[in-house]
Amino acid sequence: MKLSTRARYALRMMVEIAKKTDKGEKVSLSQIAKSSDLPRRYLEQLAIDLKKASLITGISGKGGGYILIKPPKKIRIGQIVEATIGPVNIVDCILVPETCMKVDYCDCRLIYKRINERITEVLNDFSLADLAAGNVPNEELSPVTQGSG
Amino acid sequence: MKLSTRARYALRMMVEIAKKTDKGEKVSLSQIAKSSDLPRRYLEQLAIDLKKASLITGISGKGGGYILIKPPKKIRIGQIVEATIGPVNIVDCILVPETCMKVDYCDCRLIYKRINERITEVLNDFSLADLAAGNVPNEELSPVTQGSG
DNA sequence: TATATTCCGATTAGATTAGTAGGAGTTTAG
DNA sequence: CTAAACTCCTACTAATCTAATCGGAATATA
Repeated sequence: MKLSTRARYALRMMVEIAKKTDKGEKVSLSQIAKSSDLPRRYLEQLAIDLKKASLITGISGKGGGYILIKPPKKIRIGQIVEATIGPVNIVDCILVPETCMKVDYCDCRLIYKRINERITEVLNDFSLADLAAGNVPNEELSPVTQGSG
Repeated sequence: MKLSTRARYALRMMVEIAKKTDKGEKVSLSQIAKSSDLPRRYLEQLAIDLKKASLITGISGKGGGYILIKPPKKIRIGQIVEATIGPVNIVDCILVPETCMKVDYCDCRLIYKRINERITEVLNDFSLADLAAGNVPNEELSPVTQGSG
């Protein structure tokens, strides 16, 4: 039940790109790797996935780097996560019911489904803008769908 | 972001034990292994953990098996999960903030925390009785804390 | 033309999870 | 009183998945 480094590094990276893009600048992976102390070659893989998901665009060549492809308000946290580690499914029987036959087509499935929905909710409720601006409330101060804008 | 087989098998197992206990019977791991098509030797490990967590008790010897140690209404799904895979923490920086220093003491942390809370909520909102009786509502029909009784 | 970058696939290393194995101790049934 | 069917416990192995590295082509700049 761990969120992989892929997803975490990607979020972190996206926050940095968002902040730079906001200032009209681009940012290279070397810079991100340095400032966040993460392996650059690993970030490269993630950047490619984020690019494929049309969240960022890369500018090659010396002085190049990445910028956001659309405003951070339009990017859900969930899109970043999905781009790097695929859709949220804590057990296979949620997306692929056939895998249930053996052990999970059972009373338990609804619990799994519910957990999956709750995770997805959080991921959809916040945007990259919220994240970069620290707009994620700490506790239960919001009922549901605190959202971004 | 997968729920391990340990947790899933344990839940399944507990449902079976709950149903038997309800009828005043006990159930052996061989029986569960057969009916659920799961490896018996693996279930043994889980049974020991569930025992340590004071959820079940084992009766040794021929004709032995397991029974619940307390009524299923008093057993939260979360207790079963925690007994087998430990406390819910999708990233280490939630339970051990020191691990944040490198990459996660950041805006992202609150998202992780929130997800963690949502998962924990679901796990605490339902009891083994709910699970065994199929009392877990399928959709958003309940606001929050639908609970058990 | 040297340099800093994105871009892509392949490979390796490490960690975690899943499952097996051996065997001691316990209780029951024949 | 012995064989069988259990629980109980530790250790080990196998398989899978995650994290990270590597080589190198293509691209753009200074």
